[in-house]
Amino acid sequence: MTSVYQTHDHHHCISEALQEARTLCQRSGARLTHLREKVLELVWQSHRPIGAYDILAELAKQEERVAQPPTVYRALDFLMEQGLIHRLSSLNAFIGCPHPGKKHNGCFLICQNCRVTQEIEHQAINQSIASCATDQGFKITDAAIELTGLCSNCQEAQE
Amino acid sequence: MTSVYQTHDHHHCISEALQEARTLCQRSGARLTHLREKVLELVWQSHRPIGAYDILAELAKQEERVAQPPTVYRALDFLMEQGLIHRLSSLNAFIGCPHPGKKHNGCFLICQNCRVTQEIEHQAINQSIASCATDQGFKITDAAIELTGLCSNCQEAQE
DNA sequence: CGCGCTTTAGTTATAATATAACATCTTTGA
DNA sequence: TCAAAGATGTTATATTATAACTAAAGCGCG
Ligand SMILES: [Zn+2]
Ligand SMILES: [Zn+2]
Ligand SMILES: [Zn+2]
Ligand SMILES: [Zn+2]
Repeated sequence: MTSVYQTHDHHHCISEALQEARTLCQRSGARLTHLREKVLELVWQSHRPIGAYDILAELAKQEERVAQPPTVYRALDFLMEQGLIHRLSSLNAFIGCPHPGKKHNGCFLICQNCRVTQEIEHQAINQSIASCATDQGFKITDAAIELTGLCSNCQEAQE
Repeated sequence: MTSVYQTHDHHHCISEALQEARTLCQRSGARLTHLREKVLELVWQSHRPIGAYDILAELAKQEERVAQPPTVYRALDFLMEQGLIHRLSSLNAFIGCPHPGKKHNGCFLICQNCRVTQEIEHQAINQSIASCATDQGFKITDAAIELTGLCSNCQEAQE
């Protein structure tokens, strides 16, 4: 089995993500400013989660003005509010959402070797979690499901 | 519906957790030193996750010597290795494991109002996650499932 | 346009969480 | 009793995140 992201045109991922972000923001009246779009682009520079300070470092390379942490965190907060990116709390890092625009609880498969991270929508997981919450009389507002391990690629490589 | 932890003898929880820790460590040859046991006791002071620096502050109150961060983090690392506590990455905090001694992927229900956190073993969740991983050819080594929301108690209180 | 209001970004400082590196003490077992 | 391993102490610093205030940009309205 090979990874979904082993061979693909990643420029396509980026441009699609940016285009969809523009569309969604226009629709909702949110202002996708230059800075915010730039940060989104940097988050999408790979399928690996990226830390706020890594984004800051990239911004320093690519932009005129040298940004400070609050600038980056505010852009990230905006992008999270718009559902364009997710924060992975087990890594203190951020990753682009491949299907923004609809509410969802992603389940993340994080490879500890290559760090490539895949967001999955899995019905059975969502259902079992919902029923677990119901059993306990618990009302979920946010679900963080972060699975760390080895992706299929990296398993093969280790054989 | 009322919370599991609404009315109970919490001294019993603490002493049971400490006793079980002693037994498990003796069995495995791990050294549950005074410091480590003290930190475990502090983690168990409630059913709410506690941060490393809160533990540090408690230690400062209760012990002769004033400990430094590495001291606390090392004790926490030990307790995690022994499976006696879990770290909740969405809170940067730690909580005692109610059923240590056997490998398990806990699922945590974290109340955002009262902060009481319950660890659940849920077969359907474990199964759906295992099948999700299988589908993707992903080999899980660690699963963090942290569900934030309102416990039954706090829902009642808000009505 | 020109003025005020709101939103966004810049700036400075600091909080909160976590670890590196090395020194010292304690336990253990030969 | 002594050497090795393990645990803790100590100092410094890395990493992640936010508070608080200032300045600039965008927007609506007369
Ligand atoms: Zn791609
Ligand atoms: Zn998503
Ligand atoms: Zn209790
Ligand atoms: Zn547990």
